[in-house]
Amino acid sequence: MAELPKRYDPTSVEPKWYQRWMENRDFIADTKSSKPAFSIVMPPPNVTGVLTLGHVLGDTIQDILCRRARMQGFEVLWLPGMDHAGIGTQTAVEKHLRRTENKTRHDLGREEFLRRVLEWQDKHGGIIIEQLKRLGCSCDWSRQRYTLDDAYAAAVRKAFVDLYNQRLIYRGRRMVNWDPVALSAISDEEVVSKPQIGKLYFVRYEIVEEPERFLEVATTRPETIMADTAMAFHPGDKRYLDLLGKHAWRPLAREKIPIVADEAIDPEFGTGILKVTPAHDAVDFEIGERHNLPVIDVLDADGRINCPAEPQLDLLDRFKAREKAAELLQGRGALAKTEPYENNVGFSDRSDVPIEPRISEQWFLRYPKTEEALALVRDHLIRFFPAHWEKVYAQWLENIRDWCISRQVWWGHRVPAWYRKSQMGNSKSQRGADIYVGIEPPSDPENWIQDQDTLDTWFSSWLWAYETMDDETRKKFYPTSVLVTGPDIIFFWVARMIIAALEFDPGKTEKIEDNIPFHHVFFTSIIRDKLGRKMSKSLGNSPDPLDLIDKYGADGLRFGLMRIAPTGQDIRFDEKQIEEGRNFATKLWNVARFRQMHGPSEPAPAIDEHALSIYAVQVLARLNETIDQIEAAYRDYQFNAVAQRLYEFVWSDYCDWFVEAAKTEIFGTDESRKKTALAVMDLVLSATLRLLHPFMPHLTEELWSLMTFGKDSIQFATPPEKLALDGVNDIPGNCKLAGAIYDTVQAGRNLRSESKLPSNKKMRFILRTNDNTISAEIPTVARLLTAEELVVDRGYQPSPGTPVAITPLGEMFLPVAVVDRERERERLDREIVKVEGELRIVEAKLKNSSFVDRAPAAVVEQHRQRLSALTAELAKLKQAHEALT
RNA sequence: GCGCGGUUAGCUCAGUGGUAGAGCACUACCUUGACACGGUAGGGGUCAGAGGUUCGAACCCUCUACCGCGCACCA
Repeated sequence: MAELPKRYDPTSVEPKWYQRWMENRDFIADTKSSKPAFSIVMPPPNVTGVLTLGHVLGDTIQDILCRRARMQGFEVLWLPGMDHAGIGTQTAVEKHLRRTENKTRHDLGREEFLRRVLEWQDKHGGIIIEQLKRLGCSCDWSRQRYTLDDAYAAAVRKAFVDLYNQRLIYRGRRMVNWDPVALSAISDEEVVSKPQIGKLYFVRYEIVEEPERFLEVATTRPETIMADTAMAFHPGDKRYLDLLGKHAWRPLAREKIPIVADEAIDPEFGTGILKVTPAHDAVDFEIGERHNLPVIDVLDADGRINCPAEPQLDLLDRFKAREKAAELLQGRGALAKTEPYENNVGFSDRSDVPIEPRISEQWFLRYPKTEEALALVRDHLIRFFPAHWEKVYAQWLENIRDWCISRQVWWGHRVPAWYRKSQMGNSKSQRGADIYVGIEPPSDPENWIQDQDTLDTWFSSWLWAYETMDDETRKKFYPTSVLVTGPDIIFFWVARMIIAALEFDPGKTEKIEDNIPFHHVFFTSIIRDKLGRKMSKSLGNSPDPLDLIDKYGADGLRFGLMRIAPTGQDIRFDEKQIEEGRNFATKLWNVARFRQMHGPSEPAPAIDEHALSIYAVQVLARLNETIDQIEAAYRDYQFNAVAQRLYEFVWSDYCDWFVEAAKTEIFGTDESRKKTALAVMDLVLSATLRLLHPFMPHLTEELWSLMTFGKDSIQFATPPEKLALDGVNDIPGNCKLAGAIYDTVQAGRNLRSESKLPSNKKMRFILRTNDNTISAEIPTVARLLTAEELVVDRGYQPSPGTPVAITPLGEMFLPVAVVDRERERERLDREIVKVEGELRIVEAKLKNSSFVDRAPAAVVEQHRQRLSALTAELAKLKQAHEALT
């Protein structure tokens, strides 16, 4: 048998296995299968996106869940796909167009522009799919979907038409969040507020009826003064009561405007006077409606001033206009003062510019089934992990507002509404003969013009949980088992998917539990950099996962990331942690390599339980515990705990202790003992590989194959079960002895190290003990100590100054090191102080009658045992100390 | 303003009432028949602060401080 190389080489192994899995169609879900179903729909990445660490995290988690389910005997569907990402993709193409041809989309026209987007998509699209394959994702690629697939697009239109017919979707002229860069309306959820340092301008408005009397108004937006159509104060504000019904002179685009009283004004803020600008502020718009104020719009769609009445401001950008307006006011004596001011400004999530409240004609959805959606999560028909997101979800639903679903972009699902040509421009009449809303275009298209707008991308992705499945697939795999996604899209996507499922009833029966989109939602962490900042392209702090895969292997990346991904908290990413993942892969590789050097493995190792060494019993007991702990961690989606436990088990329990101890037998002459030791190695290795497979699919598959643990792929091997170990009498006794030996070994090693002796020098140790049960273990203890010899001598009398350690098995001496009495005395002093300290604490506790009476008996007993052990240890230490003087 | 997280070793983080833990980093020794991407040993913590509950608190309760996030307000 060829010896394995010293290091695992993921670059050749990983692609090899992925290709084989694909050839074997291992990831393809069978709707005819009699196995129970397990399904996940992948949150679709943007079609032209590339893999980020966020994807690596989410998709690794999904892969882990799917691979584990496959091993557990489920028929697994992991359904992948991509999102057309309306505004996002369009913006990218527009940017490219401006850079390369210095053109806007309007220069090209809708048809040509869309052709360019498709070109762009052909060139840059789907890269992420190949990258997911490098990560090892076990998706059913035969079912890959795209939000612009014909069938999917038809489903989106159908959803629109259904909701329209129920009058849940309506068209209206309303105040929306306007993105002046994307030139589109956006939803409330796409607005993020950021604190901005600006100025508060105090502007004087002269009272028309009382010349020389002025009203002072505090505003952050002097550039919208031309759109003021009233002044307002709180009806209870006595300072201004006498002005009610009078008028003020608007200082820019000079005009008389009425003074009104409205409850919406906070008398505490500024001067207690508000300038009412219905066209450019949501609150002002409402005030305007209450007082029948005219609406004057002085801003163009791109954020420039449109006000010929003030030529110096006309056509200026809104921010330049702000300064200019202040100048003009100053010149007209209308600016009382300015103060520095910090306030929150709504920014477009997409363009990162301040949004403009703007009145425009848009399509809106009045959310259906919000009560039901709330109840579903509250009553745990859908469970969130971590559960605290339930509150965030509830808060949103309780304050839900209509969703602006139309976008003034070209790339996306076009609104399936047509207007009769003769009626164009008459937007007041929404229903009836002049508008047609349907899944297919009207039968006489020449007489109609389709709505220019497209739908919010999320209006298509909210159907993702089931419109990605054909009927047969849906019958077997819907509702999905779990959704894995980031908490940042809990409103955008998770909540809306729940609402869509409730509204459209995609399930096989009417029952609500057959219609929910998923049973569980696991919210992943958000990955930040070492300094706690969000990963972003502009900061350049986002490592390319492909580079990490090249450097550390996909398995190293996966394992390293999973081990540090806590539930419910952000992750601080550090490449060191990925390096640890890679190192762990090497460790596992090498222990397998060691095993392989001693002959072929047993696929199904038969062990004679009566012949097991205490070390074997101990490691098998630890394996049992590990299986339990992992099971519990999976139940709560604690992937980091699973990874950490496996790491400790492999590295510490198995490699550092069991394998090292078993070398006595492996290198020994007793063939039967050797065979047993190797069989235990195989047993544990085989179990470990299966436990690790979901995290490190390639490496475990490679080792599974090299070690010939199974004829078939490890993917479908059953998970290891706990061993009963019925043939072992006194399992705890075995474990205890093994533990005592390990403690003794550590004490002996410490003695050597404290005595400043090189760690590789073969030493002679002497153990003074009355215990006869360990005589068989002497060679192993000696090996673990790197001792030349370990002598058991019950009557040993050390020469003064011989270093001694008190161990669970007796006193360990290191005679060679009799060098310096003074130093040994100091060392013993330190030990004595330590033991005395602990002894005092335990003693005090046991003297406390409250403790003895009220603490559980087992705890008290534990303390008693500890007390006697400490007392004995202290006596021996003192004895050794006296011998020195 | 309302709500949700967090504060434990230099760093990243585990730790649901019974002697404070891991990895990295650090120090010392070691290429000893799997592994230097390794082995062995070691140093390093008033568990943010204050009060309370309890025989006993990192852990449960209350308050405070600081950090992060969401929602609302934002003239």
